[in-house]
Amino acid sequence: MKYEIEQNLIKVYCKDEFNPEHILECGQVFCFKKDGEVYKVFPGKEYAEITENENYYEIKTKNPHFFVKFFDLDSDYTQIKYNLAKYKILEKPIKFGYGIRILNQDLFETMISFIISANNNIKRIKLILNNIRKNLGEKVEDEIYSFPSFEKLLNCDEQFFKEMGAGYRASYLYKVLRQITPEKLEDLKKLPLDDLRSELISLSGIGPKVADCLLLFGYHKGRVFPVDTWIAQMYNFYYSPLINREQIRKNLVDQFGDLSGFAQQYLFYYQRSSN
DNA sequence: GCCCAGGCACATG
DNA sequence: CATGTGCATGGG
Repeated sequence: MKYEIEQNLIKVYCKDEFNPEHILECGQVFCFKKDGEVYKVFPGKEYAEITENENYYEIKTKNPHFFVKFFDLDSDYTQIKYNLAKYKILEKPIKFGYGIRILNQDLFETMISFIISANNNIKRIKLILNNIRKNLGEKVEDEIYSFPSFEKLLNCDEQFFKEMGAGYRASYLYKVLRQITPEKLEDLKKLPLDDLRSELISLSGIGPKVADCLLLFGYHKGRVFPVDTWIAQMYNFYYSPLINREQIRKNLVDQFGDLSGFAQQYLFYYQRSSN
């Protein structure tokens, strides 16, 4: 995709391949907020502001190279959408979410975030994560705090996560911090997909759905299809209804193959927005 | 008050 | 292996 890096700036020229609203609001990420016409994004300890100009979007940041990778700017989503165009069911979802890109997010932050996401809604997920940031993170900008380090989170007891609003997920968080480290999560990259997936599912608070989100949004694996309540709802409307989410997942991965993750994200965003 | 949200752990058949 | 149940919390 066409983009230019200047001093503290990335200019993104393909508005049909990069739309900050679609990218950020499609449910893959929680570390952002909209401030007027500006999207503020704060993964880890990084920070960027995105604004729209006539012919390009402008990503203002001290660390352009981080955000090139984060926003997956070197991938060709025109090609991906072309390859997905043969699926009739994706016609409207792709038209609707045309500017979606799958982010490259930090494994540890993504893991914690999606453990909190279980049986929860996006607004409250963001609230809980922001509570944790405010309490343990460092100030990045006005009202914006970094995601805390593994060590800081490891020092918290279960009660702390309850006070942050995590509810019954507090014990999952407490336990998973004692089962894995950020380094170990990186190390798992060398495993084949199926082994990696089972390793993740063996962790506290991580089941099939959360594992697939981490595989897609963190490990950037295309051959996964996270099935949540929205996807199940969609599936049971357009296909012959199934109760078992594992069966739904298998059928959808069989259909969309290595592009499953992309198809999933267009479908999820479209389904959630039209309800 | 009930139902639901990017489900999971655990018990039971 | 498959199915059922309890679970914190805030919003509609």
